[in-house]
Amino acid sequence: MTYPEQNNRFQTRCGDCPLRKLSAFEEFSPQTLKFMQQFKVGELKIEAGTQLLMEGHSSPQLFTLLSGMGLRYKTLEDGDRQVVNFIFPGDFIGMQAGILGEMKHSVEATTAMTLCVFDRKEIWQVFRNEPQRAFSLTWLVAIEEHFLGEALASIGQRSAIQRVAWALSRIHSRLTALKLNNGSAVPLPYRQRDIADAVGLSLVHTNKTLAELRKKQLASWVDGHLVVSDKRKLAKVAGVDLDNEVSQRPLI
Amino acid sequence: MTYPEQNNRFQTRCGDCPLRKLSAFEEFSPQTLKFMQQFKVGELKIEAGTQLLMEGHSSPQLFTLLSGMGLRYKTLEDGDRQVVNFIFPGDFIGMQAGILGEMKHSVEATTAMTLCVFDRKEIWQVFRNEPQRAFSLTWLVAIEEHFLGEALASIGQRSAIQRVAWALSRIHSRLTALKLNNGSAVPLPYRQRDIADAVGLSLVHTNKTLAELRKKQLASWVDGHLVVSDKRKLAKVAGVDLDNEVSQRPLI
DNA sequence: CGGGAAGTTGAAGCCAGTCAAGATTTGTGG
DNA sequence: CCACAAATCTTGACTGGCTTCAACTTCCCG
Repeated sequence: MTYPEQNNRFQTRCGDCPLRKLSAFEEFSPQTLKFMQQFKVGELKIEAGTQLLMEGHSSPQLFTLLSGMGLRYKTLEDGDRQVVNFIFPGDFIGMQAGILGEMKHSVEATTAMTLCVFDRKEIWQVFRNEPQRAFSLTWLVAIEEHFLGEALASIGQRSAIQRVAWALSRIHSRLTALKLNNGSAVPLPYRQRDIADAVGLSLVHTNKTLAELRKKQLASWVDGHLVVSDKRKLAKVAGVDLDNEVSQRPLI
Repeated sequence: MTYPEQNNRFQTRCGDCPLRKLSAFEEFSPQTLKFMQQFKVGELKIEAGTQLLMEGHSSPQLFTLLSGMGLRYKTLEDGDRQVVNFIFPGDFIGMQAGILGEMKHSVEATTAMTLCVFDRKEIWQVFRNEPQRAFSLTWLVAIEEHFLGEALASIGQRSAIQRVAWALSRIHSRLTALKLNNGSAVPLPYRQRDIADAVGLSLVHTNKTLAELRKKQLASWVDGHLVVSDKRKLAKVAGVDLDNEVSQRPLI
């Protein structure tokens, strides 16, 4: 697989990375910044709908999403799909390929994306020479594990309205932390099928559940925008503890 | 929390660890062995039913399970429980406390357990001085993330019989890899409620589903022993790919 | 031998799945 | 810029897999 758009290397210097300024991310030390700058091998732009990584395949490259949104998902034998997580700016993509040797899920761009590109082979050098960064990588995997555990609890134990509320609450929190919100509204470019495949409900029932959340004024997702006027009320239905959320994560 | 049984330190030297001999685990280099021996601070025996780690709490200690079986689970606000994974010999316990600062799930001993004890504060030294081991730690977190993704896909998309078949198939594989099997039978000291809480089904329906698996001669779990005479047949129902399983994992 | 925990079984009800059709939006080529 | 096609969203009706309730059995362990 080749990416023609990848030629213009070093478009953004890490020092100028707009994500760094967000309070959602930990600060970089000057050394870390320098290291990241040389760890970065290029930048990549892809269009909406593009498959970035594929389940079962390795990838010579790892990515950090600079802008755009996407999906991680697993495809089952019979064609069913489980959306494992949503991907937002600042997310590190491809760790499984970097650590385990192959991806255990696919990654698809829902909107157009700009990505920072790294060389997978350098992962080992990170562990050898940059223990701080290696720890951050592990931290990210651990947080993802935590998230999946929470997802499992939600899907496994809760009702339809609780599950959908959970997904919307989580999404709204993350996008707000990234300052992508406009007041209580955040852009949400996914389709209902994506949410349905994430929470393990049928498309039809997801639609009806979204309508119910709208009617109860808990969350309104219309025209690609999600509005949550009272996030505590939504969080309560969702079974989410807003006071126990991770406030800062490392940026790779 | 104090563990009276912990006094007799260094009961087992890592060099004599029976788990090391299993082909399910990667081999230790002599340096690694030496490092592990000094990383280990003691040994712990606990009885069945003991809670080892608690959700939301930190832990000054990390563990490797030497013998016995247990459960990782999350408790929801209303008392419902999601079993996140089963714990078998060789599993490393407490990583989340080590990396994230607190546990995101509880850990309970289903049978009596013997555990290897490590000092959580030393985790950072592992990253600094033993990049190889640090990589192994990350690998373990990544595998756990992979497992939870698969669990999510199973719970989210499959029917009752497929979910239970999935759980039993996974358990049977792991216990067989640990050579705990006696022919096609493995010990399985859990209660039906544990499996029910793991696959997101009611206790009653789990019971009926187990009966159906027995009747179809796919898996028979009676008297604390699980017998799977044709693991390929079970794996097919479960949607598990036996050819794509992880064959070796690092032992910490 | 008595009491509690775990397993088993049947019956009834409901939450969510499936089917189907129509409305709305998006995309595309003339 | 319009017309048609395809994708997405919406709604109603019906169905069924799983939950809940309840009673009984079996297995332990003191």
